[in-house]
Amino acid sequence: MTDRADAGRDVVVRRGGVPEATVGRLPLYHRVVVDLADQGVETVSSEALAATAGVSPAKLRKDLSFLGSYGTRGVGYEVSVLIDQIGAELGISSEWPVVIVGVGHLGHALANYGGFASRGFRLVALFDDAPQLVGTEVAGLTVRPFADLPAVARTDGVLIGVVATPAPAAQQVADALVAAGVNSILNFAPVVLSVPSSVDVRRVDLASELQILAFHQQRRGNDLTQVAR
Amino acid sequence: MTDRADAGRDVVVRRGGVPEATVGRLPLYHRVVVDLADQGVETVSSEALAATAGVSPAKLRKDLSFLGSYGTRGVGYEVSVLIDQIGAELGISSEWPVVIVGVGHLGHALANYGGFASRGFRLVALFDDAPQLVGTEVAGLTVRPFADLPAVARTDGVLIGVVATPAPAAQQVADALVAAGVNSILNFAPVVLSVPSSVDVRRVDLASELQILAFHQQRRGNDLTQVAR
DNA sequence: GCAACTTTGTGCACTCCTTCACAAGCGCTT
DNA sequence: AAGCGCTTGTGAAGGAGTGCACAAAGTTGC
Ligand SMILES: NC(=O)c1ccc[n+]([C@@H]2O[C@H](COP(=O)([O-])OP(=O)(O)OC[C@H]3O[C@@H](n4cnc5c(N)ncnc54)[C@H](O)[C@@H]3O)[C@@H](O)[C@H]2O)c1
Ligand SMILES: NC(=O)c1ccc[n+]([C@@H]2O[C@H](COP(=O)([O-])OP(=O)(O)OC[C@H]3O[C@@H](n4cnc5c(N)ncnc54)[C@H](O)[C@@H]3O)[C@@H](O)[C@H]2O)c1
Repeated sequence: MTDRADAGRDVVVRRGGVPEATVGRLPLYHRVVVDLADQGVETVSSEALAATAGVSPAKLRKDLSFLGSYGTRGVGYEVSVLIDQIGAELGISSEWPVVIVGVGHLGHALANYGGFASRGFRLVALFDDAPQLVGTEVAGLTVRPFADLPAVARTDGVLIGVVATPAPAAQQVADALVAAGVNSILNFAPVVLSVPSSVDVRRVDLASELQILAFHQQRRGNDLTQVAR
Repeated sequence: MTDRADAGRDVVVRRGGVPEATVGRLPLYHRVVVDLADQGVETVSSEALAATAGVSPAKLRKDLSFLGSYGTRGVGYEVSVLIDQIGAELGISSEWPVVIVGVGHLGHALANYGGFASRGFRLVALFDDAPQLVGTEVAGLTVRPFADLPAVARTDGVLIGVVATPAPAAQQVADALVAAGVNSILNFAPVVLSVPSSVDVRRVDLASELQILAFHQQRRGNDLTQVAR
């Protein structure tokens, strides 16, 4: 009767609008299906896939449904299709040029990590300020002075940068990255970077991760009564 | 095949219970207030503290209220009190013994990272299987064969372990850690570890972080074309 | 000692995420 | 060709987390 009153203002159809929580799991799903493909698996059910990825089947199905996923009822998902769909959503089809600033212990490890190349990223330059490092070769790349950043960023169209410098230098490095056109930053320094709202920063704080583990560990220890099921 | 990873049904007991989202921010708050103390700041308002930590003032106040933290209305929070309260909640008062398994690129970086010691963690041993690594000294510790794990874990009461081995070895390393009494694991290998429900695993996946950045980057790029609403 | 001012602590509403449950759809078998 | 068993896709319910607004509570100034 009153169907006119609240009629469709409810647009906001999320065309390409994948929930943030889902986005956070897509890389995991992608890796799992790639592994399955390597093992020769061609089809997989949401239940099996969810178990491998460590999530619930319902969550997995809902996540995939946001991609407009094409599973087959009664059968499951075709692994190759999932790889393509998730890969396209994550932009793995293209190759993102990436730079690392700070080639210390962590920067070395990152530069030598092979896992990036296989997931759609190409390391185009390493930057450091230490004179004894500049000019040396790390992971097949010559370490360049940080002042070269703008030129490299422009030439290669770098949009993603990794900050692996000590905390005191991180902010000014971030400023320079932003000035050079980088608007996605992965920050390993334990500081909160202040950047324009158009720039996306993700922080990886290893000490925090350990502290969260310690918190749960402590609570478990204090809780003398074990949580019996 | 037959073992089903039974998802944790344990209901989060709210007795002294801090919400998980809050727990995830406590390490950040702790670092910020320690920095403030180093700068000689003695009191701080929720607004200033929130700005420094990059969260909203309301969220910060609610988070702190879960610790039963006592701020002073009209004034703010006493920095030294916050350090103690958050530190106690996170278990920083005690010193958690930690071991690292896998002393490759990443393991080296972690072992040399000074940030752990200052946050309540003590690195007690490094393990690796490579004969050329065992016996060498890294970050002031001698790398030991992985077989020594049970003895060390028992002697030092190790409850937290870090997995920094290649993916194929991670599961068996995790199994050994669990067998040795470790029930908190920080996993850097890009695999989902299967462990008993009593064991807490946190995964740090650097490639995933980059992919999430790439996703947003890509969507931003695509949005330039349309969405003129 | 009182009033004005400042900032906390929190109830409430809202949004986002997860879980549940089941109808719809597909292939296989008979 | 039709039924049967299996699995997806998704509304709806439930729960967790966030933002808002304001009363309560303390401090400062006069
Ligand atoms: N090593 C780890 O496992 C680890 C763990 C967690 C966090 N972190 C953080 O990651 C960051 C790097 O850690 P690390 O162990 O590699 O430190 P590091 O000291 O070994 O390396 C830092 C590098 O950054 C370079 N650098 C300094 N200022 C610079 C500037 N303005 N421009 C360019 N380069 C500059 C230095 O020359 C050095 O090579 C630190 O902020 C640290 O807190 C490291
Ligand atoms: N390097 C990075 O920046 C980076 C980034 C993201 C993820 N990762 C992941 O972290 C892990 C380690 O990376 P890495 O670059 O240090 O690799 P790496 O090959 O340099 O080091 C791995 C080390 O583990 C040791 N090891 C192998 N099997 C073992 C076993 N069964 N017991 C004990 N030790 C064993 C090896 O001897 C080697 O020293 C990998 O899973 C990698 O995918 C690394």
